[in-house]
Amino acid sequence: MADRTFYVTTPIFYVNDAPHIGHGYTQTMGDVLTRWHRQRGERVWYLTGVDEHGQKVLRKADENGVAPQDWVDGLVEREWKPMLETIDLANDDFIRTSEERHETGVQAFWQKLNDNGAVYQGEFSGWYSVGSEEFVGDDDVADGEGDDEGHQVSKLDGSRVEHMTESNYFFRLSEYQQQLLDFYDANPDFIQPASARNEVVSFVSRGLTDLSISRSTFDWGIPVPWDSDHIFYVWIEALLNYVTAAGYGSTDPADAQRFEDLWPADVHIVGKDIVRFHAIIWPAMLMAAGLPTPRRVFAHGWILVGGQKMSKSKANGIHPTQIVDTFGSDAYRYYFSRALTFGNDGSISWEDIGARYHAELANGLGNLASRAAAMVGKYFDGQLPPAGEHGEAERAIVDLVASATAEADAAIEAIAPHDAVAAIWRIVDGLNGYVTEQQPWQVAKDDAQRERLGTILNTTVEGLRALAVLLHPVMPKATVILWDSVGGATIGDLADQRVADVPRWGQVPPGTPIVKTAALFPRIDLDEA
RNA sequence: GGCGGGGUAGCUCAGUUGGUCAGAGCGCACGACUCAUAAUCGUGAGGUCGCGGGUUCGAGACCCGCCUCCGCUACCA
Repeated sequence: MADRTFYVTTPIFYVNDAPHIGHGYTQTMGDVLTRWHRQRGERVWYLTGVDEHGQKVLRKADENGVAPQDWVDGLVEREWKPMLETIDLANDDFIRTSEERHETGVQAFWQKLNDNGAVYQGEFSGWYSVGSEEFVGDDDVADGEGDDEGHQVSKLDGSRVEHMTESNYFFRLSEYQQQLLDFYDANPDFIQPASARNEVVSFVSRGLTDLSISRSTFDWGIPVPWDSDHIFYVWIEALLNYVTAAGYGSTDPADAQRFEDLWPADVHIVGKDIVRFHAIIWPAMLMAAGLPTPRRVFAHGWILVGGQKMSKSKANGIHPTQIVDTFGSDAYRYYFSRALTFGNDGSISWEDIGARYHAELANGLGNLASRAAAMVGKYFDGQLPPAGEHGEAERAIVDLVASATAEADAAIEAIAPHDAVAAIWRIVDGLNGYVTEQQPWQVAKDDAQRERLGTILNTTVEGLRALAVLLHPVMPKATVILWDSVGGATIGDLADQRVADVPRWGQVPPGTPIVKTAALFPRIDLDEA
C-alpha cells in the first residue's frame, strides 16, 4: 500500500486541432496504468488536459473571427472533453491552461524564479513577420520567389519576414547543464525508454543555451507578473500544468496539502516528440524553484497507420470515434494496449483491429465466458456448482492465474501494458484449453461424475472471475458485464477487487447464479462497418 | 553532415550479457471435438534473421563496410 498518491499525467494537448488517434493512445495508456494501480489499492491521481495559449491558437481564432478564449472554449467542449467519454477515461482532473488556477500558479512560480535570479532580461532575435505580427521559427522561413525575390518569407502564410530583435526575459537554462547530467546519471530510469534517454543525454552534453520565456508581440497568454508588456512563452507555462493542477501556487491550505501529497509526479507520459521539454527544461525549471523533479518521464512511440479503410479517412489523423463506433471503447482500449509495444513505434490498421477483435476478444475471451455460462446453465440450472478435489489440471489453472497475475503486475510496474495484457491472456488461452481437454459435455453424460463436472465448471468460472478483475483496467465496461455474469456481486464491486487477491481461489460461493449475458464482444460484419 | 534506433516466417512483432534463439500471434493446411459468439483444441508447412566481409570452437545477437527506413540535431506547439 503506497503511503502517497500515485500521480500520472498525460501531456496537455494543444487545442489547435481536433483530437486524433495519437492523443487517444496516450490517454488510454495512462488510464490503463492508473486503473491498475487503483486496483492494487493505491491512491491514484490521473491528470490530463489541454494547452490553450500561443500563437497558433491565436491565429486560428483570428481566422475564424472569434476571440481566442471563445475559440478554445468551443473546441474543448465540442471535441476534447467528449473524447474522454468516448475512450472511457477515468481521469481525476482535467486542466485547461486558461483556467485561473493555472495562471495563478504560473505567475507565482516564475515570480519566484525571477526573485531568486534565475531569470534575466535579454535580447531575443529571430524572423519576424510584420504582416502576421509574429516571430516565425527558422524552419518556417524560406527564400522568397517572384515579387519576394531577395527577401525571406514565412512558409506559414507567405508573408515577408525580417530579422528582428526584441527585449524579453530568459531563463538561465545553460547553468543547469551539469546538474541535469548528474541527475540523469543518478536516476537512470528517469527517462524511458533508453533510446529517449540517450537522445536527451547527448543533447544536453552538447551544451544548453538560455531559454527565452516571454513574448511581447502578441497577448494570448499568461501575463508576466513583473512586466505587463510580456506574456509567457507557451511551453514554459504549459509545463507548469503538472504542478498547478496539483495545487501549486494556491493560497488555499487544502490545495497546499494536495500538492504535498501529489508532487512529484510518478510518471509523465509524453510523446517522443516532446521528451526534450519534459526531460530537460522541465526538471531544470523545478531545480531552479527548489521543487522535486518528477520520478519518470516515459516517451511512447508513433502510431503508423496502414490498411485501406484508415488511410481513406486520413486528413489530419484518425479520430478515435471511428474505431470506437465500430468496435466499442473496450476493444479500442484493448487493441492499443495489446497490439503496440508502449515506447516503440507501431503500426495499426483497420484490418488488424478487426482481426484481433474477432480472434482475441470475440473468439477468445467472449466465447469462453459464453460457453462457461451456458454449461452452468444447462447442467446446473445456472447455479455455480461446488468444486470437488482439484486434480492436476485444476492445479495448473490455479498456478497459471497466480503466475500470470504476478507477471502482469510486474509489467505494469515497468510501464509495459502490452506485456501485462499478454500475460493475462495466457489465462484466457489456458482456460479455453482446459475446458476443451476436460470435455465437461462428455462428463455430463455420466451421472456418477456429477462432482467432477462441478469441479470443471467451478474452476472455469473462478478463472473468469480472475480475468474480470485483471482486465478491468483495460476494458472497464465488458468486465463489469463479465463480473455480473460470474456472480461477482456476491463478492463485491469489481472496482474494489484487489490485484493481490486475484489468485485466491474459491471466491464465488457455490450456488451463486451464473448468468449467460449477451455476447461480450459480438462478431462484427466488417464489410458493412 | 553528426548522433541514435530499426531492417527476423505472407502480416504484426519477441528475441538481457554470443552457444536448444531460429520464436509468438494472426493467416494458411490437415485433424479432433460440439459446451460455446460457424466459436474451441491439436498438428503441420513457411524464414540463407537487409547485403558483403571479419572475430570466435560457435553470431540476428560482437567488429568493419554498404544498402534502406525512421527519429533527434532547441525556442510553431
